[in-house]
Amino acid sequence: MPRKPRKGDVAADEAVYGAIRRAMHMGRLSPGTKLQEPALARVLGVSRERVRKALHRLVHEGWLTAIPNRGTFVPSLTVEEMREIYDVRSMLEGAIVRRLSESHSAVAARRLKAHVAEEKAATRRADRGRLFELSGEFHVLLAELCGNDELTRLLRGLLIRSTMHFSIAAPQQFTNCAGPHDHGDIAEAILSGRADRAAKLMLGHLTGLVDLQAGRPARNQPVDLQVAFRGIDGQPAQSTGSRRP
Amino acid sequence: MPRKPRKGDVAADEAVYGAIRRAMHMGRLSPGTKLQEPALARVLGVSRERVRKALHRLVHEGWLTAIPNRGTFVPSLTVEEMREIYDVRSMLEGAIVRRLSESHSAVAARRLKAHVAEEKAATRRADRGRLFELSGEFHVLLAELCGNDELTRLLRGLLIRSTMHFSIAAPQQFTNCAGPHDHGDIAEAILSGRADRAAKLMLGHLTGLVDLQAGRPARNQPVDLQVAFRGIDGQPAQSTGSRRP
DNA sequence: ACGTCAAGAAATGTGCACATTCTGTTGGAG
DNA sequence: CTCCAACAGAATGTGCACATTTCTTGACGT
Repeated sequence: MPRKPRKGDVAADEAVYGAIRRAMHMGRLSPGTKLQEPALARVLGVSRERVRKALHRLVHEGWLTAIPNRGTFVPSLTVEEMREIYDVRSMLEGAIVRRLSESHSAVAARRLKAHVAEEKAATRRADRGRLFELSGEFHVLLAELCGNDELTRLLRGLLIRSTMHFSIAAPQQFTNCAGPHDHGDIAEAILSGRADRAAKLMLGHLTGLVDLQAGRPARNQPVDLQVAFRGIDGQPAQSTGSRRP
Repeated sequence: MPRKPRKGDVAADEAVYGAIRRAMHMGRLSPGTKLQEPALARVLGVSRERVRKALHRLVHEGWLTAIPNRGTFVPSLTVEEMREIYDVRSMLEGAIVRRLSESHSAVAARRLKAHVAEEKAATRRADRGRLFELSGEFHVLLAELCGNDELTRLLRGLLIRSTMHFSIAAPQQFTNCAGPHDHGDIAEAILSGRADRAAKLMLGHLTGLVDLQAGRPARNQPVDLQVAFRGIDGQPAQSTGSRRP
């Protein structure tokens, strides 16, 4: 028996939420898959109400779509929706790199350099998993360096949805961003204070990502939940910000 | 034959959700107010589980803050958080007006002109309630004219949080935006294709709104839920006489 | 043979009762 | 008189059982 849900365990909610999120992130769930509550509860070893709550949360966050009295399904993202997400990202991240180019602290410069160095190291090691994470965190890092929590939270949500399309459409390909060269060039432009160049590079970077995925249609194939969640267990995911009044 | 209204109506969820949201929008709920589930259920005339679901949704959307085993509370927005929200809006809306200035359809131009005209009409009629709505919708309209649903949805969320601060801090003052002149000027700049001027006007407009609210601290005063939700109901309230022990 | 309808089964939605936790109060000791 | 601690009351969190709806399977009629 792996583990029994104990009293007042708030981590259990996060575990279920994270398990589903991770399964989607790993491309185990094809678009159109119906996530049945009893089956999930049996596979994950928790009560149905807990699965229910996690499903509702995921639906509200946009990861899943719910049809009343029918169930919750893995959405099939269209290319158009993906283009819109990247379009919004272009607006935000264009403004972000401009602002950072115009003014940034010494700490910000150091963190940016460190991140690029880490990406290069991961590239040399051919550690695609780590590179996948770092590539996404690069964009979040830029938002963080602006010192705006709201901005960071918003961009993280957009990034998640971007990677969701990656995961659903092309789970095998682990290249989150086109290449670390882009990130290095963008960072260099920021650090040297060339705002226009940084913004232009960022826009090109994002449009490149769109083109990379554009011709990659998602295929709908039935999925067995038993195997989809094999090896995915209760590792608690990152907790979303719950602020005190 | 039209299906008769069953009790398992999904509209009930929306009613509870909308009632709380409306109460906040009308400034009935002071920051720090605890929203007790049994009290809300009794006032709104629904079951506690329904209130619970609505509260969870509102917490996740950022309207309320929840503390485990303690309850859900109306957040007290700091000036800093408000600045951050308006900062993100500046990034997005600056890009929006630039894009619209560079290219927009004839239909877009017509809708924009019609909206400005309607705002002016509301100003002449001194219809502050209608003007409050129109002022917010102006910013959403600009996002819609870009033809990006994701952008519209995101900006609408930011706008809601902006007006939430307005409602909480200064419920009496019904001036959502500084004045219709700003909107008219921005629209004119967009329609004449002057991107830099439009962006500059929008940035000034938003910073003006921040300064308007900056010196307006929110006051924490206890609130009776019974009177806070008076007249706010999803379904028409039944006679106040019948009540169970 | 095909379309239609009906009955059974399974899944979703909802209310209820109970366990756990927190808060406000009261009593007693220092 | 003040502070600490135990207790009572209420509120939150959770599992369970039932009602409602939908999907599936099978049979019947045209």
